[in-house]
Amino acid sequence: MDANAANLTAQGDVFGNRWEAPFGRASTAFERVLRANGRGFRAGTTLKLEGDDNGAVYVVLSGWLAMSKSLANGARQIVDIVVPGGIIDPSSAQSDICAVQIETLSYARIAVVARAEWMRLSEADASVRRFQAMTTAAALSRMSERMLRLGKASAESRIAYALIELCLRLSAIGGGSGNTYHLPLTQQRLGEYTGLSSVHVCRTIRRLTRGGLIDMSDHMDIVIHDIDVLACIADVDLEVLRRQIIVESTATVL
Amino acid sequence: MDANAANLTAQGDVFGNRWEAPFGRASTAFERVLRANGRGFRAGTTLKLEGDDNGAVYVVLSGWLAMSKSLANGARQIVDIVVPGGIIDPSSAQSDICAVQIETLSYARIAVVARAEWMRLSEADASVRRFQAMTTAAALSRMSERMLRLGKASAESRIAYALIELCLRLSAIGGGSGNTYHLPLTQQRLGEYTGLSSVHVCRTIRRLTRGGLIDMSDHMDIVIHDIDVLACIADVDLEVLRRQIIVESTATVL
DNA sequence: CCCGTGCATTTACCCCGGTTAATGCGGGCG
DNA sequence: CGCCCGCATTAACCGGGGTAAATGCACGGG
Repeated sequence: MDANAANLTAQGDVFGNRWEAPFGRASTAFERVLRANGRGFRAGTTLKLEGDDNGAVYVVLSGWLAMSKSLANGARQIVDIVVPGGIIDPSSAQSDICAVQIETLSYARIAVVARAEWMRLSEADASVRRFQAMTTAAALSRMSERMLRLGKASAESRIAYALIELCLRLSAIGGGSGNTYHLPLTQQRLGEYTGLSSVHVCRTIRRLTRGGLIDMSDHMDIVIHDIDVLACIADVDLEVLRRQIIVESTATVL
Repeated sequence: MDANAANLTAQGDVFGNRWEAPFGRASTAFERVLRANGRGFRAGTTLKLEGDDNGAVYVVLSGWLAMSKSLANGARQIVDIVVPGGIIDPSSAQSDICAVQIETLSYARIAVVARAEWMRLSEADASVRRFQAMTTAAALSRMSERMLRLGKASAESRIAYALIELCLRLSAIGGGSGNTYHLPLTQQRLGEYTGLSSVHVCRTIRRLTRGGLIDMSDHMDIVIHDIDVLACIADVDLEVLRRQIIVESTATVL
């Protein structure tokens, strides 16, 4: 299966607006299923409501998704952001109910795989199971990391962490270039991701840009100038973080 | 395997200080492994440090564990609390590194299963995989739910949610009785769970007790008097929450 | 060209919850 | 018995970040 490595397509323009998912070209049953079930969704589409019945697993082929939850007063928290190569299994303990709302942050191509078919695939192929296990572990690490910030870190640290996390994840799949990338998020949504109000996101980003740490132009085209200082503010070790949240070499796993 | 249902032992005294894990009596390979690897740990033992190498999977047979992360300044966030019947897989994306610190909150019996052996078990037995999948899904739901509170809810709501979550989880495994149970947590730790300072945990609990919603005596013996109002403050629907975070009938899955 | 709309930005105001520190209180132990 | 230690409780203070609202700015459509 490693033969697929040569087929990897993980391309992005300068600001990384387009990516191909890090999957091979339909040479395995898994890849054939992805290809057969791929569908396009425009930005802002809601795929699944909280509490919705839950019959499918989603594999992101391109584009960005957000998984979020809301309180009765309408306040929203983005629980995780998923980029190409990610798997979303919306099932909760009793899998007939969905714990999160899922929506596209950009145009996205997604393989919508019926649960039964997903089970068949995963029962039949240990490497699919391994891939799913690694993806899940990465998601758990990300969420733990972000819970720590939500509970204990300052606004500056939360924003710095979010910028770094997304930068690492994007460059792992070939999005953006170096420390330059585009986020398909408004400040409002970045606030929902970091547990801040949009106003305070703005204040904080302003402080970071004035300090020369980052640049932000044209609705979230990000340039990180000094990633070491940013990592220090975010309170992360870049290499350790990468090992915890990045699934290396999707192709060699599958 | 359903024959094990009769063997279920999920017992607790009035305040639920002791529980047996909801596993059967060593009649399957899985149960034999649990039994063979069971070890006791006293309260406050650290099983695994953040960044530690990560060679085992833990299955909680009795007692409570906390998974936590810390910032450089020492601030700590408890990312999840695990009760009997729970599985802890400390692996992150690259499984040689551990993303969280794991420690016992009470005396605990834990099956420490080497990763290789765990893989063998799970490869060999689809019902083990199913059990692990459900446990993971439940953990993700819990974490999502708590992230929402960390990001967007008031102190009162966070405490109310924590009390309800733990009440539901405990009664599912037969801990406590009705809405009465014991938490092996200090207010400090409850603060680390909810993202609050211990002082504010105290203030908030005081307000809830003075309002007659709950009672708390003798270091965290909890009685919930009006769970409906509490659920309203926590902004949850009890039945929906239970379906999302509780793995029903461990025995019938295995 | 002129609006309308959606988003970013900034200011003014204020409150929730963190911090610090003093006090109480029970339990274990010399 | 008296001491210490860990924890809960309470009060005083204050600052980070929420809220509301005004302004700017880019874009698209009539």
